[in-house]
Amino acid sequence: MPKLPYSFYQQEDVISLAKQLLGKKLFTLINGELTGGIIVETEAYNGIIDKASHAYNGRFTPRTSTMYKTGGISYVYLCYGIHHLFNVVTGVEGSPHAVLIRGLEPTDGLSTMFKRRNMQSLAPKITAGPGALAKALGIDKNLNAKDLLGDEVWIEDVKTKYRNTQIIASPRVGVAYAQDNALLPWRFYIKGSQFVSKPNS
DNA sequence: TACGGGATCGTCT
DNA sequence: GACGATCCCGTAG
Repeated sequence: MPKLPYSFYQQEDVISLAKQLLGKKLFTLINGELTGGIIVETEAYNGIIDKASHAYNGRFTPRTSTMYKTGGISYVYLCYGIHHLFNVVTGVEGSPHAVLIRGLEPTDGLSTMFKRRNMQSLAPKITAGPGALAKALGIDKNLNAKDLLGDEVWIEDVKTKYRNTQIIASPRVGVAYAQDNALLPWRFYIKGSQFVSKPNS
């Protein structure tokens, strides 16, 4: 399948884009090991007006500078000192929009994922949750600010789209501190998928 | 099954 | 010097 083009990532509406990413396939190729799967859960972070975003109110630091670049690159950062979280930078240069990938249905490189996750057999927890899927795909800070049309990390288009009725919109996870923005329904996931990070219905 | 807390460190104040 | 866009394991019921 072809990689998603820059024109996809440079769409203005990050909310719509987060929904469109459901059903696409995310891959990494690290040290010759290919791993990947179908995206089943995302969250949109909507630029400088979004209190849950690292770039809220135009905050620009060495870490967040990646978010301000042109859509079509990765944004990886460390959370709670332990977990790497993988985001897609979207929009035009100067607009710090991003989509957090939170859930993945593994399809490629299962044995490599087992090894990285220290697991023996397939269980949802292997890639359910942003920290878990990053570890399964071998994602760490070295994959920050990578071109998503390169050969280390990329997203492929997929013909079979989910129907709208299979997509649930809900509040984002872990952003209670964002006050009046905390309840915005900017988390999207596939209804009933086992690889979504929280109970779904 | 459900809940609670510890792990662990880069980033910004 | 405090705190997370989290995960995992222990304990209890």
